[in-house]
Amino acid sequence: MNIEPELCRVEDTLDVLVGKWKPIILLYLLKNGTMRFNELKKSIPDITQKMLTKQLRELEEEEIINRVVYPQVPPKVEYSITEYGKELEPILHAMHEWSNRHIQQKQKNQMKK
Amino acid sequence: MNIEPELCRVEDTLDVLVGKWKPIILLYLLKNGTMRFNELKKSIPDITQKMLTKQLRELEEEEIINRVVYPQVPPKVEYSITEYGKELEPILHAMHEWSNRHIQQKQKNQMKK
DNA sequence: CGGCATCCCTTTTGATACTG
DNA sequence: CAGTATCAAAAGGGATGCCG
Repeated sequence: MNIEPELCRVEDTLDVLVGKWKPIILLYLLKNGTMRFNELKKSIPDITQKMLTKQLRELEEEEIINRVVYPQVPPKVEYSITEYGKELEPILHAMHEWSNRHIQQKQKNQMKK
Repeated sequence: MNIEPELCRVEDTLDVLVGKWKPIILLYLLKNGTMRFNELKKSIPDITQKMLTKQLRELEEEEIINRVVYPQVPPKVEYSITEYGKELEPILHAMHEWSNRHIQQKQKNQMKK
């Protein structure tokens, strides 16, 4: 079965996943369940605070993740994946596997040259 | 089973798929088989010539599509998906379906408000 | 601790004109 | 027909400082 290109929603999913850091954020949350802001920050050393905040807000907006603020000092904010966001997991998996094949394929073709 | 976030290759697949026009180009080629440059251009009215050229070059570089030039006047260039690129189809499908659920989910949540 | 605001630079994309 | 080339606009992303 084909997707009619005119009716394609692939781009909408890409919009959700794209943002340079979103997949890795989601993978961490899928793996660890609930994580605090700084846990994520430490897990992804190269991300800036600004970017982490921004990506989390966008994921929250799309209802892929939950954001829970504990009104205390010092502040505590926990992030977790929504039930609905978990449905992205097979897609992330498929992309991961495809990419592993992709790497091998490219290496083969390198050797031909 | 989890993907270890540190070893994640999802981003590499996204690199291949992302480019604002790549999914729709791939869907057209999956649907129609072989297409000429101008066929693609007409099918995707909003894309500029420059962008179409660029995206096609990038897909070719990743060996997702074939580019065949017929040395004649006027020129004729045909594009098609490689066997290997076809393996992306299930992923495109899964994203399409997820996105349809995504839309419905958001509409539900709109009504609550 | 978990942000937001500001400034600045780089990359991406678009419009337009030209060519083998 | 299938592109390049050039210029301009917009988006993306990093560094730093301040705040409740």
